Amino acid sequence: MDETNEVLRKAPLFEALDEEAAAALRASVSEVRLGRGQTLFSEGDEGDRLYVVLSGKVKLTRSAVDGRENLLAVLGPSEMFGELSLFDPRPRTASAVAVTDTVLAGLGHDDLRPFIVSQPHVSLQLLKALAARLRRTNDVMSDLVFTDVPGRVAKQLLELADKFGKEGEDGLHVHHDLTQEELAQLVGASRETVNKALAEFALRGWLRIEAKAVVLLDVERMRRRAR
Amino acid sequence: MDETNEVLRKAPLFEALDEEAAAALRASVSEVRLGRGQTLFSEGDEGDRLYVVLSGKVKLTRSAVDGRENLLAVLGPSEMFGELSLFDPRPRTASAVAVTDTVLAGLGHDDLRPFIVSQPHVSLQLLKALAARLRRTNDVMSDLVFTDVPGRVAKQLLELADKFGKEGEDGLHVHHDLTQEELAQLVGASRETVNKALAEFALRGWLRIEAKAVVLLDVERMRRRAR
DNA sequence: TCAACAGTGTGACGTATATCGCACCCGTGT
DNA sequence: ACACGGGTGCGATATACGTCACACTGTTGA
Repeated sequence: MDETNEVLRKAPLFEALDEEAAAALRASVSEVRLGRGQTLFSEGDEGDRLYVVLSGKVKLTRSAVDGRENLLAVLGPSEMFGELSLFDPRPRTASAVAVTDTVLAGLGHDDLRPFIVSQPHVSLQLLKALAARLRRTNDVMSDLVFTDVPGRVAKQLLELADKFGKEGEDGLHVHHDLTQEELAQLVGASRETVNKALAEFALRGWLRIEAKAVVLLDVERMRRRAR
Repeated sequence: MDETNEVLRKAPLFEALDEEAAAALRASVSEVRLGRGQTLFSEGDEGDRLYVVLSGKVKLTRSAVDGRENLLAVLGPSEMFGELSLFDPRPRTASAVAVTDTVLAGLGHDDLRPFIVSQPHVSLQLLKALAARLRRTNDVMSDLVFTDVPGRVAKQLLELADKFGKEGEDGLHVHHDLTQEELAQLVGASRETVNKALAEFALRGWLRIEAKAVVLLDVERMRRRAR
């Protein structure tokens, strides 16, 4: 379907391919549908596929021995995940779970490898994508050390706004589809503390809280609070 | 010099090259010497070179607005750094400072690019290296969220032991060359808390503290404390 | 229509860790 | 030989945040 192609085209992997190669690769794509809460793969699984989100949202999580969890990322349309095991073949180090009903494009590593070897652009594009992600995770690490919980919440909301935000009459609507529990796991804090931070922001008129969403009313002040 | 070649050969970048290509690349290497505390480059600099440590140790640091610092890594012989700007050309996001007197091999990006494009092995090797590092930083992030300071110290000492440890009569000598302040920045904690954690470990007979080094006496217990 | 339950809001309390303060130690240079 | 500065050891205090407890809300489904 056209919609699918449109979304795929924007994925970093496909951007680097010429039209012919992209068509060839699309032929080996298999579609996966997940309902909210369904898990695609789990930590420790063997993995030989990577995925591109076509619609919906997926969270990548790691869990500690005692069951506590930690979100590495929430991924939306055109974003790619599960590719680490392609370059460095080891069991998955995170689980992938659908946050909303989701459609994914799955690609076997064996289908992909020829394109990587034959088209130098592709490797360069992938290297660039990984380098950017490495920078990003380093940022997150610094934040965990230097920034307090309200600051991390503010920063995270601004990032979610970049990804999922829609400008509306009354502010910037960020329909992140996350429970406060999940948001807390994403910033590395407890559900309660995150709730209090949100309440504080709302009290100051910087945002409005909605079900699995927030409406940012004063982005500038949120930015200042985040650093 | 032979010594230099020996160390370079082990670097992930050179491992993937055949003998001829490696020799060609070595020709464009420039050597850099740094004294303890000297900085090679700083956050925000434009960077178009990557480096391989030939001897000594280098720390990669990021600093917050208020001057507090955060160590991303301590790198020893054969380790590579500064390559992110090669794939994703942006200003440096960390500073590089010599922890001891250090000799580096510097390589201009322009010298490197042809090898990457022409030899598919090289890109794959680099992708693998980046993927591994991404996994590692994800681990560190989880630790920051789930593990207390003593646990992070234990884990970090074990990692330093893997890199720099030498088995001796009386235990595993880890000459890390870091002040406790730097060790603290590496695990994301204050100097004092790290000091107390070390003192506690020493009291229990798990390790002995020496100047810019520790001697691990009970690796097994340290491991258990780390998780 | 009412249970049942997942998600949210908020206070009371405990604790790990940062911060502050100061004493000590040891190598370096004058 | 001495002072000096960087590094270390360690107690006292402050605080951000986790944990616990419970009440409230809205949605689902029998």
